[in-house]
Amino acid sequence: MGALRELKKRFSEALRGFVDEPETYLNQLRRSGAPQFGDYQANLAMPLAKQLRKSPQEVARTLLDRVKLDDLCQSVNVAGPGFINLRLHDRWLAEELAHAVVDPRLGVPQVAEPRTCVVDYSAPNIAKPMHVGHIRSTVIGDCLCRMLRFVGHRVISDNHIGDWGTQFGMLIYGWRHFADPIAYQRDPLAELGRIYRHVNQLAEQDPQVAQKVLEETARLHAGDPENVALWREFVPRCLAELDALYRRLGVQFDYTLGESFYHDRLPDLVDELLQRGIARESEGAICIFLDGFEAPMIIRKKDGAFLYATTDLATLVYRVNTWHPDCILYVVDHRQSLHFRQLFTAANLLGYKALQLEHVSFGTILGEDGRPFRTRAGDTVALEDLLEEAVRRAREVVDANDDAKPDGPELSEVDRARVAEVVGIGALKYADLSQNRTSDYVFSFDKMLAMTGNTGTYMQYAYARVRSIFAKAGLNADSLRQEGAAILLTTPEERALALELTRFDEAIELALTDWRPNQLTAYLFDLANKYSAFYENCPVLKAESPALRQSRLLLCDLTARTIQKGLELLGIGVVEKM
RNA sequence: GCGCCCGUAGCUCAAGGGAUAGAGCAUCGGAUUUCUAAUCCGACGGUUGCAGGUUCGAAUCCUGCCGGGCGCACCA
Repeated sequence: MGALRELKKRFSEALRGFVDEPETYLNQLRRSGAPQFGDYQANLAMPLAKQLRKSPQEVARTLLDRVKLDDLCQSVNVAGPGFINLRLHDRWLAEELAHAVVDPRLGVPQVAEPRTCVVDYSAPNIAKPMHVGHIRSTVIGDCLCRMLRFVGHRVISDNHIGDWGTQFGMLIYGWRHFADPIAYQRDPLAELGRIYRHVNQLAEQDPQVAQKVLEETARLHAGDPENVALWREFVPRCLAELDALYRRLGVQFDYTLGESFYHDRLPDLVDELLQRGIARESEGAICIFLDGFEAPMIIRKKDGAFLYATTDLATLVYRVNTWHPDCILYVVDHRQSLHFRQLFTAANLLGYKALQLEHVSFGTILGEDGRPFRTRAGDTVALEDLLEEAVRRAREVVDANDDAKPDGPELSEVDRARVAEVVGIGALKYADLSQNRTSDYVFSFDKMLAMTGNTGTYMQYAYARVRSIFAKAGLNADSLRQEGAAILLTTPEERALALELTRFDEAIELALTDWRPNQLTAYLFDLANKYSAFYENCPVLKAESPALRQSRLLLCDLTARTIQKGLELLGIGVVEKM
């Protein structure tokens, strides 16, 4: 069940009838700041001292009289201004791990009350190739879905693609003026991409072209048969390319309901908002005026066209009516925070007060120069090129490593390519997920694929190294688990590893409280480091006794499974050999 | 002008109001005939932008400055 969970339960019982609102103090239970203090610490005596008008030490001692810890903790003491330091029983740790050994969930419980969460992420404009700017939303959103599902929530992932905006006006305008039919036949997407870039550039320089593009867009929205036919021709091409990319990234969506899906609903929505008095006309536009905001949210332009905000409102209404979610997460970059604050305030006006709406925002990916990451020519970096480069560099790493093996190379050409794919894509994802979501970060291939430090490559290596023990000894992990051998914690390194293994649950919970995947990567890195110390100091196959060998093999197996599951929750694969 | 975010070791970044602010890289010094050295151990490195305040306790919360990023009525 996890020590922290158990401690919270015990302290919660002890606090009941002792203080008001005991639950508010439970987050004062946490992992120890420094190992010499113990495994966990309770910091609640200090804040409680105020409420009870007693000294923190006195409160701590009274509390310890009320809480039952003897079966769980080996030592308990009060230190400093009133910290309660707790050290777990080795026996308790060993029992905890014995459960995890036979548990496919590795001891991570399911939530008692599953919620329904809609996760809105990735959401590219499909008329142009996906670029580096899409990676964060895609990877973070996917990871949040995986974690939420794993702990037992009902998750609906929805890719709100941009398939109805000005970008299609550009394609249609460009198609009429600059299309190269032969090139289109040979490679539709390359040609569409060329057209898009060309028109985009023209429109920036020439207002008349920009105007024409808007007119084509308006005709499409008005249902002009030719424009609609072109749109129907282009969209499947664009989606096919997207799908290929998502497949490679290992990202799947339950729904892909783009802007076009909501188009028909917009007029009625605006009418309804007008009727309910939520929206009103101002300077020819239909607006929702929101308390605390200078500018209103415009939902219909004076020319009659609808906007991003209109579609987002319609999307929100649809999601509520269709899936009845408890919460909707929008994994979108931080520049749109104003838009989402407006959207959420408007949702409140619509009456969705119990619905939890979260803008899971994230920072910009920067180049080494501190400016948004671009190619040398100044263009945005295409996501596909980024993946290619990551895999190419991973291949170099894999080749060098395999060539350097003491007994000669072990991997075939096919193996090497497969490993490079998993390692390269994994490194890219890990590099993103290990950053604090809210800050900008500097992108670097070299750091990303580094063999040391908190990187995906290191984690995958750590996994492969554990698995190689089983391969070397010709052991089957499944049958090992069935044998039910005892876990023995005979050295500090074994104990430190064991403690870390029981914390998987905590790491996931922490990552989900503020939607921060880097809490999970930090945990996995800690785990890998604890394993390394164990690996250095504790012979496994040549352990002093058969019982110790069995125990250490179980620790290895749990480590491998935890890394594998942790990486899986990050959307990253593993390989048995690298 | 207004609003949001950010400022932590030479560099890239962590750190749920809690004890002595931690990692990796870089630099320097050690460990090995590998259960995969893509490793491990150690050293060096900090006035957490500045100044006040709240608190038993502040990198974290509040106020004001300085510096940077991003938004702000008809793009998405």
